[in-house]
Amino acid sequence: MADIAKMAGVSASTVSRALAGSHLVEKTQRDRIVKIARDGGYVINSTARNLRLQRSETISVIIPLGHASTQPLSDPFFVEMLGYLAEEITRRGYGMFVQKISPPMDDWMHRLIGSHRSDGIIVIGQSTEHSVIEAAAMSYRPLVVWGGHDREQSYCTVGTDNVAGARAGVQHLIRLGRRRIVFFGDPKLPEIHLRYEGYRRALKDEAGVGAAQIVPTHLTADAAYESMRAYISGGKTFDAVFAATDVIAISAIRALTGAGLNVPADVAVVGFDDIALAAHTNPALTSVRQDIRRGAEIMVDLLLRRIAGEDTPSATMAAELVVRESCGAARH
Amino acid sequence: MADIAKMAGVSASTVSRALAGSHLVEKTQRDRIVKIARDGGYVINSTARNLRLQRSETISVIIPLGHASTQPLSDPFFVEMLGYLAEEITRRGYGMFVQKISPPMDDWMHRLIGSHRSDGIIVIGQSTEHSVIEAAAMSYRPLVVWGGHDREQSYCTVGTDNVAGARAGVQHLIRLGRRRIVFFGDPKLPEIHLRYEGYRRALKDEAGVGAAQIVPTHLTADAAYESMRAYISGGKTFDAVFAATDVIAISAIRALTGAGLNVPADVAVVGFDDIALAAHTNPALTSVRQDIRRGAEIMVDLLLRRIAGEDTPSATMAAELVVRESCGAARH
DNA sequence: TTGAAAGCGCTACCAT
DNA sequence: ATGGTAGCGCTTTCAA
Repeated sequence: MADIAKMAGVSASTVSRALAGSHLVEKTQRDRIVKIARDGGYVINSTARNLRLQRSETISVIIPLGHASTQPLSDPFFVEMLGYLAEEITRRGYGMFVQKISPPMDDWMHRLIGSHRSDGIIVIGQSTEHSVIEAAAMSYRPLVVWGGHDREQSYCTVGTDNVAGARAGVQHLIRLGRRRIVFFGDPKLPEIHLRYEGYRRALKDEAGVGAAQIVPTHLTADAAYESMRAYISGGKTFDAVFAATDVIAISAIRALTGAGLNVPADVAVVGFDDIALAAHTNPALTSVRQDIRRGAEIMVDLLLRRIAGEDTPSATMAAELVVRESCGAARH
Repeated sequence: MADIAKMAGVSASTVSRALAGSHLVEKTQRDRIVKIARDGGYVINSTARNLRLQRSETISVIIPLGHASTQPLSDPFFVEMLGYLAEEITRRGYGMFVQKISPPMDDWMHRLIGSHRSDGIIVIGQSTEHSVIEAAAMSYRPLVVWGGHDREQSYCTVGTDNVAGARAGVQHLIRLGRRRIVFFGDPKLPEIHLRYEGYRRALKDEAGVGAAQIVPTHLTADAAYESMRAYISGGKTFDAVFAATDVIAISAIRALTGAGLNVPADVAVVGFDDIALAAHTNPALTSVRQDIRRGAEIMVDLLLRRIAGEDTPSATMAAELVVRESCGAARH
């Protein structure tokens, strides 16, 4: 900047003002300086600028993997979310700083905040970190979390109505004539827990449906595949699966097909998330849709408002059941 | 830091040294200061540190989407790569700064470099930006690009041997008895161009195989699906598809199945990438595997060496054909 | 309308 | 082994 000042025959102060478009600098003068800077290939040093301004124009996106630490960002859901966040954060003029957290390690939030690397934090999924997040939120305002909402928690979440979504999915199976519906998923994670709750309610709503059956399984494709294989070998009778995520659903279908069962004729399957690939599997997957793009937009919007000092409430989006082939047609 | 200095009764210089683990500070003294800092919840301000040190401990990961600007990071390949990069960059103690670039816009590289936000740049896929990258690489060293390699280009690339990989995939189809093999993909992108080249060579190697047929299609699932539908409607006869990416392959299978054709009985399909979902589709997809995790590791390693001043050559990894169900068994 | 000067929080030089 | 001081590149008072 000192160079540009010299070239333009003015002080650094004036260059700074001109580049910032300040009206304190006369228009012709301003344009002249901007042109010199551009021609000289000058780009403002954001580190220095940020130090002076006490901000970073960067948003941290944190992915806690307490539930699957060895598996690197495997879930297409996370990764789709990451893509939409990159999109929206860039659009709003910020940079995105991505970091994966593999607990146990309880000071990650404190270190991240203290480092001043970012102006705000988005956490994708509570994983096993609910209490760490809760503690941080007491004193750190610019924080938005994707995940399940619960009245106990005081931090700002954005997410889908998991209970209603799961309930709608299971109700659909029941209406199609399915009676023994198994839930696949790990209820230790807050969101999955809520989906399980929706599943239970749907079963309770209807008479003549078998009792709730849960198969706890991790969220990775391999783990879900093995869970389903083991379940089939167990010899239990069932005619439908409600999977806590699409990754689980897709793996379950593969295991079912591999065992000689037909989907949906023998076993109907419904997933959750409606990831991009759900429409492209064979049979195409019926799934409870979460609007990830919208979720990303809302999170970024809320976070920027929090950065600006506003105190925003949590947001819950409606879930929508997308019916495809994997749940079959009605039968009686 | 001034606070910590006061609390410890030493100067800021000494605190700085103690926190850096300098042996200029006596061990007991050092430990004492570190403890005070930790107890006081002190975290070093990375912006100030970086300004002083003239570095950022951050790596920029750029995703140019010149070929599909409206589609936000749709390709599972990109997104898997992003995950592995996040993993590896974090492991090496750096932060990852992600930015999506939607050309046309030819100064993105210059602005990114000039802003000093990162110590080095990884570009995932050349997209349509080959010349921009080439130009930047002349003066900016810490730059590594995922993509196709070509003797014309002087920048450092990491990628798979696309020609050999595609060739192996097509040879496999031919050996299984397929004779009319269609290539689906957009050869404008450097990597896809090389895969097409491998396809052509495989056809040339063997007698009695139909001429090369290419259907240019974008890399998105929807575009590929439509391309295949249109191709089927065109009434051409063919018994195999070599898809430039798994996304194209999976969409093609869906379109084929939807048109009443059996995969692999009527049409065999081979993809490229071996994304996580390839093993989980139905039928499971035969694909030319790129070791994305390894690629991410190599890119980060090369980039860090370049940041350290070393001049590293490009790296090409071997491709491996992973045979599953979608290509069928031998027939004569 | 412009410039001089201070200072963001840190590290490293040069003293002692 | 430790402290004082300068300075990284910028923005913003304050004074003119």
